[in-house]
Amino acid sequence: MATRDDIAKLAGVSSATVSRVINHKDNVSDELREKVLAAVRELDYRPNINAKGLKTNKTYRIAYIIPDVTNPYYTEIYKGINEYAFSQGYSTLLFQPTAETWYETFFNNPVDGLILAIDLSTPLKQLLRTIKIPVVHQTLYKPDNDPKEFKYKTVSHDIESAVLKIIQLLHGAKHTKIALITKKGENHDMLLKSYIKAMKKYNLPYDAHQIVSYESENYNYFPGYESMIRLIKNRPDVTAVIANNDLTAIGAMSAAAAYGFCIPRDFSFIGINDSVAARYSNPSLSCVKLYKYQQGNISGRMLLDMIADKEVASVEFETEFVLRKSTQGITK
Amino acid sequence: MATRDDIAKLAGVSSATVSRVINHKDNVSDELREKVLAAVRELDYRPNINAKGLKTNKTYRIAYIIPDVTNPYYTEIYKGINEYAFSQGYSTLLFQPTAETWYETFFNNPVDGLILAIDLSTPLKQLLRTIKIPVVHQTLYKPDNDPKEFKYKTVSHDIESAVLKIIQLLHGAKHTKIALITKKGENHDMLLKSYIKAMKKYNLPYDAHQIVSYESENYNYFPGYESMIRLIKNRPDVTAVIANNDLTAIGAMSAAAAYGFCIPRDFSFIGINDSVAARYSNPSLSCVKLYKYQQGNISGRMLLDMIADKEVASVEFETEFVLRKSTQGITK
DNA sequence: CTGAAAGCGCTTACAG
DNA sequence: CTGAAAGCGCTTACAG
Repeated sequence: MATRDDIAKLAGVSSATVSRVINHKDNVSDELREKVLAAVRELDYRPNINAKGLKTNKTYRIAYIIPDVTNPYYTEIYKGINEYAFSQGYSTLLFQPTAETWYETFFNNPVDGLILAIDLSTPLKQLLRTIKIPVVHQTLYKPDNDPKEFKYKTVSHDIESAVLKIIQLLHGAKHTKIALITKKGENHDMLLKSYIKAMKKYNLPYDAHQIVSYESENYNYFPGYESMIRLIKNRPDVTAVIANNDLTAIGAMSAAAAYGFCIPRDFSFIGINDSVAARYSNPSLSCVKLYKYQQGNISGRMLLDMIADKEVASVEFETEFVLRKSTQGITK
Repeated sequence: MATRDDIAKLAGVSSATVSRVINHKDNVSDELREKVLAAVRELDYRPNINAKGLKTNKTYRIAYIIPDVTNPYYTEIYKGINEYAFSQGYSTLLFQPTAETWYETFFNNPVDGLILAIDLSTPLKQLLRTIKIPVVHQTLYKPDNDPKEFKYKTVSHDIESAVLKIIQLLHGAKHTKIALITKKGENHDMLLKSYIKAMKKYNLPYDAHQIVSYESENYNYFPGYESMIRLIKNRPDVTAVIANNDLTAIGAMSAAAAYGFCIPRDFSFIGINDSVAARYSNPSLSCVKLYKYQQGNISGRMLLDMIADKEVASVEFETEFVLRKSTQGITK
């Protein structure tokens, strides 16, 4: 591979000038710039990113930290992040760290900033306090208080309004026994709160069996399947099920079908996310649409602005209800 | 962040000795080794990967090039790659390049080797001829001839035997009109060939309408949905459908259901891959199981061995048929 | 607008 | 077994 010195020699300039041209500094005469660019083309020169990073103390990489690479929810967001980051000369690494590999991964792959789709755990906070790189946090909900020790902004969806809308629609369609399937954890306790708030608002009764909380590493079909079985055992009289995730809802539908129930006659299902899978499930799944690509794109933009020390504000997306075939009585 | 010099000073040794300890060279006395390790612990020292890469001309990164990050097929393989690579101090980048971004992505993110899940196109070959980094190619099929200009090995699945098995099973279950949905392209022409070979072997008739080839950037639900509609229009008498991919099969089932058909009474479906989605579709999907995690893990091992100049041989995996509810008459 | 020079944090022959 | 020193390919104040 050609180095910067080869270019300098071929173009008959100093290597400093080559650097200036490569990095689009404006203080270079047109004549020299042309010579340099010609040499770059001729030798198909590409800067050595290790050398550049060593000097500038930047990595030109950001990381997207997710709980499950095989869940398309995150990889759709990743597309949005990567597209923006790429346009700015940044690469986006995708990590699914476990508790044990987290530190190792992080230090083997230094990055200039982090986009998190996982909870901000205590050890993680500790780490970030030391490292001090900016963080964009993708949550379902706007958290109450932001950490102050490092740059931190959030990108969330307005799930509270979404849940209110769902329960309003179900209520309007004469559903009164509405269940919730959700994952345990900080982020999802908020979903539970929104559910309770909305149920109360419409004077709908709910008890502990109506709320199925699962513990799982990821948000996939299986916990939905298992949760639905629990629900069928405990509360077969329920008529509508809200799931914290599309795949979880599809898993739940799969359990209902396996137990001989007919959807949506016996149970209506509503998912949160609107992934491609929702369109092709049988029956197709009604859901709250989250703007994944957009969320990713804006997260990338925010993080790169934070890295560049620009002022950045947290963002909350509105959601939309998408009516398909898994719900009985809702006509929208 | 602490540098190597800080460690050397604290441990009272030269920086060369620190390097030797960090890189597990054996020619260091236990006494100095202990001192260095203590200093490393005390300062929470992490080597600067840019400096290391600059010196060794390595990046300690490999890339996995896939056509669609949102397809869990590839991300399951990715897990297998990443786990092995990580254990060896390597990171795995995930790229979904388009024709326009391919070069840019590649040069902004130099890597020590490539695992390809895309066709080996002419411009890509050109690039690899210049760069000369080793390549592990994940194909459905063992290709006839390997490129010679760079290190190249393949990891494939024995799809020919798999298709033969499927058609034998369908034939045994009295299916005679068997259709194939597949993507256009080098890799998939081989699937077509296997289909034809097997159909001939069992003396089963087939015509052009029975073979639906779609053109698409990815392997997802949608092309399956559309292909099935074409099939229903042209050959409603078909009783079994083989799809080149699970999600494509689920998309096809979704179309059949939308047109009022009952599965598997009217159509039997068989997918290739056995992703998680296959277990939770309605009905659950019978399919050929591909060993994704294992394929990834071995690909990673092969690539790292090739990078280390060890001898490496191409690998072909056997497949397995998984019986679920989408097929009529097969009892296995 | 341009160049000579120092230095980023490592590794590795070389000498002892 | 250990250290001094050169050098990987860049960037960037500094001087002119």
